[in-house]
Amino acid sequence: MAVTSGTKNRTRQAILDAAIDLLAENPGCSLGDIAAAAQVGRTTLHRYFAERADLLAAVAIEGGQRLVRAARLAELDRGTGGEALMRLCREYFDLGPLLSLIFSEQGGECWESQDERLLGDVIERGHRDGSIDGGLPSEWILSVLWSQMYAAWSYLGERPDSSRHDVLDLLIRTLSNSLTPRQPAAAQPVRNKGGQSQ
Amino acid sequence: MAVTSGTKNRTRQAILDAAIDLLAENPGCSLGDIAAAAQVGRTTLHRYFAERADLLAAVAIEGGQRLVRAARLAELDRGTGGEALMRLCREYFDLGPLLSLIFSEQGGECWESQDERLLGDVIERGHRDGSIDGGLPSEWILSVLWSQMYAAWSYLGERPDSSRHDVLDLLIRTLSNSLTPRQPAAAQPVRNKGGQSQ
DNA sequence: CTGCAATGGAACAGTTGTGTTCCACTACGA
DNA sequence: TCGTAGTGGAACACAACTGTTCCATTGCAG
Repeated sequence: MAVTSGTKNRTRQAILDAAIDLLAENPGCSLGDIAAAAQVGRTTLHRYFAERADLLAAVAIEGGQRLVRAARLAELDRGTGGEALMRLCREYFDLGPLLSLIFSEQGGECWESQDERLLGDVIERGHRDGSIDGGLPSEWILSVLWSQMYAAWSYLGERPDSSRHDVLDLLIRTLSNSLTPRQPAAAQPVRNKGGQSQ
Repeated sequence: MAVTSGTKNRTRQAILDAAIDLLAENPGCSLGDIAAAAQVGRTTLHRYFAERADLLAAVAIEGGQRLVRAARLAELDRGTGGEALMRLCREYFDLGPLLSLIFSEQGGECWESQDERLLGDVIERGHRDGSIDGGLPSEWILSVLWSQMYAAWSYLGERPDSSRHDVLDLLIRTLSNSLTPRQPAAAQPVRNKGGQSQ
């Protein structure tokens, strides 16, 4: 099944992309706006997603898939927990407007289910290997992570002159500062790979 | 002027409070909802604020005043820039739902005008006295600040069992970690008052 | 060319929020 | 007791969005 024509797939994807873009900056935007942004008639949109709720559900699924893909790219198994988390941030940051969407409906349980557990494991690993401050509970770290990524994304959006790369650097720098234990206490066998690039 | 009866003032304030609460969790909520939350008839609400825009404007002004009050309580002149910033965070955190409101409309220029400049000065002071990482531009720090405070507030809201005090501690800890320069590099004539409290 | 898949537009009814008007009710001071 | 300030409720017209139906169109495959 699901062997719809190439045209249909393209139209569906265009609608989803537009929906993510518009819903990100205004969760209450009208279906007419989304259809227009997708360069598609409102009728066509309704043909693919009968009700608004159907579109939202599809967006949630699409978003979830992108999250999973990003997590895979981040190779969370490699290195310390802290390093893995920073790699994940880089990947997540590329999700762009989806960040706003996820962040604004953070209580929406849609995304969390799978990724929340995955991230929890990474953070716990970081706690054990000393790359993440043990005094910060994992849930709190998740909050910080998402809010910072959202902040970085909107920071970038408000400053067309600043480069994606520079903002990403600021994000990573600030985040790793937040999460790395302050004083090199006693426990870690702190090794070669320092936190900051360049 | 402005010597309206005590009743009127109380009603007006109840509406504003309810508006801040509801708009914080849903910027698109209806006037009927706000009126109900304020335990006031919709007619009465319209009597105080003819149009929705009028209510929003009043909320913005009220919010601005609370921000200014909080900034005054923080005694921004005292101590290093970093210390002053952390004190301000404590005060801002008490603003509660207003945080969500400000954060969600961050591009809304209403609040920024005065406070943005004030905070900019404090951060610059922190840059000079070495209590704030000079590699982080002031605008970026503002983004981080607001997003973290918002995250902390919603973190608290989602966990009725966690105490306001504990969350505030997490916030301060994470934030000061973010902003304090990492290695005592070489440049600063690092003075007596070290960055980390406790 | 014919036929079908995909689309866009127009029109419609239904819902929800808005802003307004009008009237009735309550409390309180003169 | 009366008058007034403050209020609440009902009703209305209006606007926007939604979901649906119907029909005309484009474009491509056979």
